[in-house]
Amino acid sequence: MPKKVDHEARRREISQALWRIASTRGLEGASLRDVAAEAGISLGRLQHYFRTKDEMLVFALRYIETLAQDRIRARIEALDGEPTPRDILRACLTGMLPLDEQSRIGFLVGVAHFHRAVHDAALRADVRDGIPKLRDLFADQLRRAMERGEVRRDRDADDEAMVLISLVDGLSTYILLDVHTPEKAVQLLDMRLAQLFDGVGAG
Amino acid sequence: MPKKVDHEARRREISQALWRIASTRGLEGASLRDVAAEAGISLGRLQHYFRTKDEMLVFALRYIETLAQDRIRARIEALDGEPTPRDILRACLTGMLPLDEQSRIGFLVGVAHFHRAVHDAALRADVRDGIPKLRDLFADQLRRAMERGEVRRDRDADDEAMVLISLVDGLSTYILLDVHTPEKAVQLLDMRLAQLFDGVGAG
DNA sequence: CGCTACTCAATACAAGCGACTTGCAAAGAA
DNA sequence: TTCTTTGCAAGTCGCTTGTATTGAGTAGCG
Repeated sequence: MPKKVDHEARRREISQALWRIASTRGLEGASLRDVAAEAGISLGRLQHYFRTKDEMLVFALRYIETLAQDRIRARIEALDGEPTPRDILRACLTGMLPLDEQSRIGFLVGVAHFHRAVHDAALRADVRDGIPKLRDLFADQLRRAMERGEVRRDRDADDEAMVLISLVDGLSTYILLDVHTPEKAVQLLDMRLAQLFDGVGAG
Repeated sequence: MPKKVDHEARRREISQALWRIASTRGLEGASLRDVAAEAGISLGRLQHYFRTKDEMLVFALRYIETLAQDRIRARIEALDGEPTPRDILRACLTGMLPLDEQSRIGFLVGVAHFHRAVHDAALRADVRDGIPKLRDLFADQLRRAMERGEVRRDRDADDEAMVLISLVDGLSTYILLDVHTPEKAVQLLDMRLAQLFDGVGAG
């Protein structure tokens, strides 16, 4: 048998090179040669692990999605004691914001993916499945909070969850455009959460 | 003197061809030759009116921004009688959503612009000026509403305005990804407005 | 060793890109 | 008319792109 190489690990290394380029020059402007150079390998070797460019892009997207999910999951588990629904929601939502370099790149890759998905029904299907799942997760937390009397019971959990997701999306966009700082975005998110989580009061 | 041609009008025609391509295949994938073909003119003629591709893209963006502003202004003026702050806000915000083909394309062109602006400080400056201006406009309406007792006075007008803008941005994104319908987005926006505009109640 | 499977570099290639040059037609000005 | 300026088409340039191909190098097994 020949020398054994961890294909998956190689693909991850290449993906990381791709992200590094995407975070500075943009994802669209990343050619196979650029990525290979950034990864410090030859074009041929890159093509050995990704037969087409599309294959590389899709892999990189899935990989960064996985990392993002892990990051958020870690944030939740890092909450000490018995986290309240509000704690969990806040951890998830702030975890979705581009606060550090990795999540910044993650969001940019997501935007690039969005750009392709708008004109590609197959790619769009992924998003159509993913977002409602996320919304349901948030809605569950909101319903838990309602039972605990932390959120008014006449709220529509699904709708409020979707509003939160949309809000985070917009806040993220304006972080990347330097319209406001990451800290400001978190503050605005907290304001919204405070409005939601005040039982019978105003929101 | 040679025959007279309205340069501005020609540029607008070409811009419209660009949008038509952008709405189907995406803006990034629109080459000069594609745009020329879509506009029914030769490549040479297109280059006569736009010396570089960048010049064309910038013009097309500014043009569609102008149209969007006109559209929103018309919406406001179409409100009969003396429009309340809430009417005005709702007209602006729904005017920003990609509800018809034109505003859909407008949002897509905006996203493409965003994609370039993330990696270009000069382009980003435009956004950094534009959004706060919009936020101030909305904040003024919110303050008016506070004086009229329609919005709680302990709200932060600037922050609430920024949240509204971010929300619309996120809602727009998910319209284009078919996560929800335009109607659903409007409903979610109305829900948020109702929470804001209920005087001393909840929201 | 010899063999086979795997790794991967180098190069080639066709297609497409934006930018540029040339040339000519048309329309007032002289 | 002749001159000059503008409008525009056609062609071409150098370059980059994604992909395909070729062939050499290498590691482990029989």
